[in-house]
Amino acid sequence: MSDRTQNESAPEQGYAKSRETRARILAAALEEAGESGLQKTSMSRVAMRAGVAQGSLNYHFGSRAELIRELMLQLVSDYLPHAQSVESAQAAEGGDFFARERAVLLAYVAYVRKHPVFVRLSDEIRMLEPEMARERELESVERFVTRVRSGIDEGSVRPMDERDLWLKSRFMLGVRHTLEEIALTESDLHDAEIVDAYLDMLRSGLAPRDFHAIH
Amino acid sequence: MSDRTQNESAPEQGYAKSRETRARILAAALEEAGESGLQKTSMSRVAMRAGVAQGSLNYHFGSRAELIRELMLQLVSDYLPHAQSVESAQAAEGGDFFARERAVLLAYVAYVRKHPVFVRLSDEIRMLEPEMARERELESVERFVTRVRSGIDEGSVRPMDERDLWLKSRFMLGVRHTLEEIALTESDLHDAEIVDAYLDMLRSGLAPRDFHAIH
Amino acid sequence: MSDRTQNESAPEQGYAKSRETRARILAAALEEAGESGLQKTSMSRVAMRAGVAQGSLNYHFGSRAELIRELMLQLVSDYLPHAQSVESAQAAEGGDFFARERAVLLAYVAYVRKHPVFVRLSDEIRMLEPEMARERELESVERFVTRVRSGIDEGSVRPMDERDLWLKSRFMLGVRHTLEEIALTESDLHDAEIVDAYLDMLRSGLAPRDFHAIH
Amino acid sequence: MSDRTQNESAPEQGYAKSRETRARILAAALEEAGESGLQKTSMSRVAMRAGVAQGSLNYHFGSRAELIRELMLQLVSDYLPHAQSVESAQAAEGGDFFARERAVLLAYVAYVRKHPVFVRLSDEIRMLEPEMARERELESVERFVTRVRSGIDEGSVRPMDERDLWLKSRFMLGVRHTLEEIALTESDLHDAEIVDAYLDMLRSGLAPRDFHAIH
DNA sequence: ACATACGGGACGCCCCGTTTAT
DNA sequence: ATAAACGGGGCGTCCCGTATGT
Repeated sequence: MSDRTQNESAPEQGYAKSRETRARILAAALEEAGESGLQKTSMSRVAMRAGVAQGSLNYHFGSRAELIRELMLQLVSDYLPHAQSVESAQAAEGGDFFARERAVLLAYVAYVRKHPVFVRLSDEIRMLEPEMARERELESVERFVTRVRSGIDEGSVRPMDERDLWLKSRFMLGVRHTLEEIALTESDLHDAEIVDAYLDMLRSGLAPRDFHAIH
Repeated sequence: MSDRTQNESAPEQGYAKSRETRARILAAALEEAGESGLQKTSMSRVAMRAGVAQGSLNYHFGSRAELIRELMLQLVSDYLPHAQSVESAQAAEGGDFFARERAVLLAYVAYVRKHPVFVRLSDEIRMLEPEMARERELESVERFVTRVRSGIDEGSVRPMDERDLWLKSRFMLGVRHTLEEIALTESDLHDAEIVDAYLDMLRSGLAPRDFHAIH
Repeated sequence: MSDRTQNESAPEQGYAKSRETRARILAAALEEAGESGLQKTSMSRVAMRAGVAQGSLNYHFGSRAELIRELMLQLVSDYLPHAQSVESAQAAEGGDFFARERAVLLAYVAYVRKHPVFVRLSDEIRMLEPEMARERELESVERFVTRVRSGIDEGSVRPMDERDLWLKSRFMLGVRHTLEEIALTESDLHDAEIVDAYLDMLRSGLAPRDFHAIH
Repeated sequence: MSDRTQNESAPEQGYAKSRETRARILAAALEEAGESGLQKTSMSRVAMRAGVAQGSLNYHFGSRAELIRELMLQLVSDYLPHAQSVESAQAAEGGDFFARERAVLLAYVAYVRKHPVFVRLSDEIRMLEPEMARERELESVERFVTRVRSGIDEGSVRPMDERDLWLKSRFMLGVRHTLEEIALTESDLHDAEIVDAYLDMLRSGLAPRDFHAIH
């Protein structure tokens, strides 16, 4: 019943109509979730919005849980490629670690402000499917680690041991969440303002210059 | 019916039995919410757990929405005094800004690890009642601003303009959320380890020492 | 518990406050019933409107059924004296049977148009308490019989046997209901117009004049 | 979902099973309403009596209000064809206006005595859906007008102006209600007795014969 | 294969009328 | 006379099988 979900190894086969219906349902589910949240997304409303019969949802996805899960997967995979492409693209360009990070964050903030729904649903996924979120999170931390390590190698970031590297990367990932909130609640602040305040703190910390000499 | 909330310094007012029942209901609701989340907390299960009739919930709170709201209010006001007392207590002690901050954060991490439910429900509140969460958030930022300003005054924090001060405080508040996540997911890391990694970054940033000389 | 209802043999005794509260409740119930109908009149809304506690209703009336019953009794006894006084007053005046009836009906229509709630609740009582309604109905028919008989005696009404007398009186009573409906739905017709159309029919029937000659 | 009502002349359209279930539900609702009245008809009892799940009622009718409405529509359209057929059938036969009217009323009284539930629910409809009842009422008055006009044309009814015609027809319709009540409460009277008492009054009025000569 | 119509239960919340204790 | 608590019932919604086309 549940393994009726399309096998991705044969994407060209099958009935075109079926794939289209599936897509229509997912699209409707996304809209519904954007308005009412994932938890309150109801099968009947999705069916109505998609213009199909209720049963079709179960036919295609087996159960509500599966549909929601599918929707979440689509959400993260819609976002991830975008994020990664930005990261790698900007990472390739010149500048030191902080300059590259700046580019990434500016792109991120712009994306968030353009797609606020993503943030909302992202938060919900973190609550509903912690393991799934955790998995993505670890991947993200790894990418941070890689980038910081590049910074260390080229001399724009201070060396540190592995555990410190991981933890600091973890914190840097966490800042993204804060960035989302600031971007969405403080509409009167410019993207660059926000990002630069963070980057300044990230680069030099809060202590006075001479502090380091003393220590 | 709504302002039945009783100040515990005036125990003689109102009917004692009522206050007790009310409290029992809220306690039961808290347990339920801790297990299933606020959204899935159902009136009937709360009533059963509290050992009262369904109608009593409506008698005391009028509707589910009111009950949940009351529960959330209690949640934030249960936590806040705790947090504030820690902050002020530690702030009174010696050391520079970062030492004081360290004490606060260690207490915070300890609290979080002891009451993981709080984190979970806190997250849910942020989704269900963004305005309420936002309000508390702004208060918290203000407390950060105050503390950072003290640091500046005493010379342990670099001077900065007002906007920068606010934004950096906002980021520092955001780190709390990250701290929660790390504390709850990375059970093999010690509190001090986590806090110190963050504080090191907060104090000196990631750039090499000589970076500042150059700049 | 239910025999707390005031004993009508001692109307002067008792606590003034109690009687006043009782009256306030009944008044509130009347308003509620006028808006939502007797069936949908709820104890809590009546209590709110009366400004007393829910329990007071049961304290005073024993049960909802009793309260409603009391309300209905008040309704009919509020109306009846009015109606009877009109009837007897007009009956005393001059004119033939039809002239007297005209006066009664005009007063009736005026009353109905002034107190539409009475009609509404009257109808409901007929459904809820058929026996009670039936009782009043029989009394009314008897009054009609008496009046028609007067008409016969004075020569303004054709003689008829007893059964016919009763039946025709019964029909004349029924017309009252129709009068109510016409008065309330046809707001563009004048009272006299309506009443006279009926009286003409009542006096002379629909058949042509010469019809009687032939028969 | 709403226009699922099927014309029985096209039995092949739609799902046969659905129509049957729908009918079963309506039948059960009718029985329930006959016993407890429309207002007190509860979805769960109807479901039980119909032998279907509660949810099915909502599936077929959307809400209780819709179900009740549908039931009322069925009630009036169950009765109307019957009444009209009688009217037209009798109208075709010989006799003057009063003879024809007599046939109609006798049929009506017989129907009422056979289906007392109809009267009860009819009354309730008048209270619950006054506009709907009013609509039917106006139609009925028009049919009366037509019949009286025929009587005038053929000379068995006295001529009258339009307004008078309408008002008297309205009163004649109202008498039906009185007929219902008499038929149902006075079980010891024969149909013909009741109808003839009314018809005598309708034909010749109550005034003495010579009254007309004088006027 | 795909899609729908239909039906089944299970809760969910709210409200109601009542009773007990104060 | 009230506040407090009770328990039941009302309706609506939801998610899901199964039967029924097409």
